[in-house]
Amino acid sequence: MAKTMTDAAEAMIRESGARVTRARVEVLAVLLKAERALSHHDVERRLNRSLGVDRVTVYRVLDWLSGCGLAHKIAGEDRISRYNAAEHAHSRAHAHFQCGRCGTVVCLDDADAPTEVPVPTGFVPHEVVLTVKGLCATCAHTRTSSSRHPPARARH
Amino acid sequence: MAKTMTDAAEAMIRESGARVTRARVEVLAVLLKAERALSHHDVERRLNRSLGVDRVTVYRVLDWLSGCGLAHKIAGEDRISRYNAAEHAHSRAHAHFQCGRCGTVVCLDDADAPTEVPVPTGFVPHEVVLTVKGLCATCAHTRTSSSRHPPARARH
DNA sequence: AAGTCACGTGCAACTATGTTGCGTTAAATG
DNA sequence: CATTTAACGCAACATAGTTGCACGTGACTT
Ligand SMILES: [Mn+2]
Ligand SMILES: [Mn+2]
Ligand SMILES: [Zn+2]
Ligand SMILES: [Zn+2]
Repeated sequence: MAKTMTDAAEAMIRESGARVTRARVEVLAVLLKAERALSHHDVERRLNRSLGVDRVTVYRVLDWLSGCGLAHKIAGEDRISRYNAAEHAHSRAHAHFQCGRCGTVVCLDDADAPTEVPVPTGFVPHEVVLTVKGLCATCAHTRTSSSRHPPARARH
Repeated sequence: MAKTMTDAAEAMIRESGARVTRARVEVLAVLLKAERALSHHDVERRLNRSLGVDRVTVYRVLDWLSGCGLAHKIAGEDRISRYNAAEHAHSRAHAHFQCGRCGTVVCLDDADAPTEVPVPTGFVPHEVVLTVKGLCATCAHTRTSSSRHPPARARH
């Protein structure tokens, strides 16, 4: 499975026409393996540390991936950007769930945002995103079971 | 007008039952006068400098205002939080426009987001926000008139 | 009006995410 | 293999927001 994702990543990057580097391949592979949007920090932790990829490089790769459409950048409530691999080419109007406690972001592939929304005169709309805020399964569960815990930021 | 907004702010805060302080009144008055969502920086610039309100206090007041529902916090693409006074009690499902160039955020009071969106099992939705990304009137205009300008971050 | 006290404030130091400049490395091409 | 140039590593920086603590003040009691 790991090998497959790495191969898939390499193919996608090669397809894009740009240089195929280890950092790009590995970061994209990490995103492809993930089941939710990953922050820079998440990516660093999941990267094979033996590769020794610099944190700035990870930032630049994530930026490049979202710039060329291979990934999808989502600005979180918590001032952290998270990235999804854009396997299923995201429609111009799709939906995300954001957990207000731990920051977890997942794509809601089922739901779709309205494509046409009235904007003030002169404004030029480009993309519509539907954001559902609430608690992820983990946070909702720990909230209800362990009665009263401080609202500290979770780390799962 | 300025006096009226200050009075309105004071009344709203008094209504909330919490302490009525100069910082809270002035910050809320600034938000009430604004026609768009304001960042911490925006608020500081618009505060009468003779009041000498500390920047940390402004952060805390903005946090308190959004916490008690007198204002509405919006996380921007640019990692900056912006705040709207919640005059017209925001519905649980409303829409915002965010300019991808200068970061300007305005409430789209006309549009409404779908109230019911399917989420994964265990997830608990709380609020739905429809975000339209694009260019505000100013940015769209300067982009089309002065043909090719660098994509630097605007400051209006 | 004076006294009390918890809540709000000012200040300084700090954290965290992300960015920039620059010299070096290594993909691509032939 | 040699050349070219985009990508990388490193260090320093930028900026939004947070925290700890001493002090001041709004609201409430007397
Ligand atoms: Mn998405
Ligand atoms: Mn709003
Ligand atoms: Zn969560
Ligand atoms: Zn703009």
